[in-house]
Amino acid sequence: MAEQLSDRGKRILEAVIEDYIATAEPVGSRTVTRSHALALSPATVRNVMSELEEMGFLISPHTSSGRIPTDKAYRLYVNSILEVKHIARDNREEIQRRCRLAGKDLAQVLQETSRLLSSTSSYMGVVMAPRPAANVFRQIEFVKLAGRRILAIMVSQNGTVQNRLIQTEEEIPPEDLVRMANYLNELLEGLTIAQVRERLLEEMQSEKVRYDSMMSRALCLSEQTISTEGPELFLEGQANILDQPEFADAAKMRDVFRAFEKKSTLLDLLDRSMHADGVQIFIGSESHLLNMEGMSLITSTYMTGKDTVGVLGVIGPTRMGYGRVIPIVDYTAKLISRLLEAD
Amino acid sequence: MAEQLSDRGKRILEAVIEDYIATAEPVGSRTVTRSHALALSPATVRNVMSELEEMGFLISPHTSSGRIPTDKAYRLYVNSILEVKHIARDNREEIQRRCRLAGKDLAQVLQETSRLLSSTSSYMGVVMAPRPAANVFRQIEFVKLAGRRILAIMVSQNGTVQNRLIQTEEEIPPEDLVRMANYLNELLEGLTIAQVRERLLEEMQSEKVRYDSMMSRALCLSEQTISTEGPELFLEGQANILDQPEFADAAKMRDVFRAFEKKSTLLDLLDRSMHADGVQIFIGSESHLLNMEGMSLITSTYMTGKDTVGVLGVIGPTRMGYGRVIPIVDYTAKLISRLLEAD
DNA sequence: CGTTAGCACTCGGGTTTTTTGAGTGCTAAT
DNA sequence: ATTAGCACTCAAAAAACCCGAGTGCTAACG
Repeated sequence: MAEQLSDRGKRILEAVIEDYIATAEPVGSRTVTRSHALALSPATVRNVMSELEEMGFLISPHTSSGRIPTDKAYRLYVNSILEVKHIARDNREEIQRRCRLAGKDLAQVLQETSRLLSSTSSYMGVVMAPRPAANVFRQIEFVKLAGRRILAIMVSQNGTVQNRLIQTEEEIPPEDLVRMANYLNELLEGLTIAQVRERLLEEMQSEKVRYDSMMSRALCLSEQTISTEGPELFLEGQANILDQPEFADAAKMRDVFRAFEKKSTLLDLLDRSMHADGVQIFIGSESHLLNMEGMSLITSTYMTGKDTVGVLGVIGPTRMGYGRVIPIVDYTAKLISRLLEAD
Repeated sequence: MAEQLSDRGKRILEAVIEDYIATAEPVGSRTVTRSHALALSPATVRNVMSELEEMGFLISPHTSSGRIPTDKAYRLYVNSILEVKHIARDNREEIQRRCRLAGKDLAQVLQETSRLLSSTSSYMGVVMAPRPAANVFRQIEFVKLAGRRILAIMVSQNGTVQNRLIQTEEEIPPEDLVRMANYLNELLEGLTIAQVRERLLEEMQSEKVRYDSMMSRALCLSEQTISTEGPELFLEGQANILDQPEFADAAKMRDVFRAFEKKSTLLDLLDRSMHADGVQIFIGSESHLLNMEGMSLITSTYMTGKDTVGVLGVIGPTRMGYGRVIPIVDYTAKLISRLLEAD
């Protein structure tokens, strides 16, 4: 019962998994013997598969049909059976080619990266942008537009730009805007956005500001500028998973799309995977954060310079070509890191 | 044969359309007599419906079943039968509520608007952002980041911000960046982006610049900043249409998603509808631009001040609650216009 | 003992057949 | 002009049926 997994068991499990990945059909003993050149008869394979089922690696959808791998099987597979291939040459080339045409702003780059992940993997690409709160303040600027509207622009060290349209009560002369910006730039230099927020609050309390209407107005404006929102998420290629046979059923399709519509749960998951460097793999409902039965997530962190700032990855069916996708995610993360690296 | 559509015919057609909109099922003569209090027997209705079929307003999927409206019928319906209701109170309230929490940047506002359209209509929301080329240049700015990277930020009159990360060959001292920005701001003041591009080219040819390396570098940088891309498109709530029974079939679903994946055709269509003010309605394959069999598009233009700058709308099945959706689109467009209005 | 051939059995999925009922067109009566 | 009546149609749902891949088990075999 609590038997150890034999070497032969492993090989057969591998065969089942790979067949299932390829066909999305429950795989039977005969198929295994045919496709993978094991010198074994179907009967023997049946016995082994039966054991594997007892151990919880396989289940059969119903009595008389082949078996399909469980999440536990996939876990074992990616951990100790699968050897990760080197990235396929044409994948590598495409990634390089598409990364080259950068020169856009950060958001565009990340979105493009997400598309890239999606199209090279043929699943869904996902990129979590650097979380604003960790950015380091670089500069703030106010641009006067028509009427009483001004545009506040805040730039971070890493090139992120946040901007806000602000409708002011009364008109503010341009000189004042400049002075306000100078004041704030000095005040906030080198702080992270999180710290900026604190500092603003402190400053608003302080005596000397209390009675300087311009300063207090400046603080007020800048506070409005700072985003309180979580990091952005770029999710591309949703249509790709429509081709997966497991979602052929319309109801399942709907569920999947609904699930990804509110991105918060996914964000949680990605956020969590930021704390461990390198490639990580979430299989099926292991991470019961998302109701991802039948879905897996492969992520890798990316960085600017030395700091891990974000996560990117691929979401696909549990039945996914891990050997092919893992290197893609890995490589893309490294390339993005290189791209963002200050040199 | 080329009979005129009688008044009674109209009423019955209306009944059929409205029933079909409500149920998505072919509607038969009996249903019509029951749901809409016409003092007519099924047999009479049958006769009329038969005429309507001859005139091309109805077709029956097969001999022995109810009839469904053709695109021609919908066209007639929206043109001369339907009286557009006033916007539903709760819709209006939701729209107002959600527009209030603005203060984001333009892109965010528009995206939120698209979501809003989607959720109030329960179809898909679409918003085409102002086309960059028509914007009026306001200000350019260079922010030096770590290393040789600089961030170029261009602001338009209407509050649009474009920014680019630029990797320079050699380090540029901050003073130079400021001078470059000043030079450009003077040079480009008040021009549209399209004009800006021309001006930049002219200027690059001009004698006095040719030998001033700083100026030419400035021109070079600013050229990189200007987006050559078309206007952005915000398409939200795709999952909504999954609930529509006509897309219950997985293959159709896929087609729809595929169709919307490349947004260019949709952009064309929206662009076209920008040239006519007010609410416009595209039914089914009338606009054979998009392969929108079974889909309709309701748009309205929105403006900043006096200039029409963009289009927003709702995409749904042809079988859509026009009476309900048209006011939503209309009202939203007006509200956005008000929001963007310089006052 | 591990492996394999043989065999009875299961059961989901595809195919065909049947049934059902909403809906039609036509005709005759009002 | 309208309507009741009626025979007819036909898609969709239900039922009946078949098929075969796959299983578990047992017994034979090296």
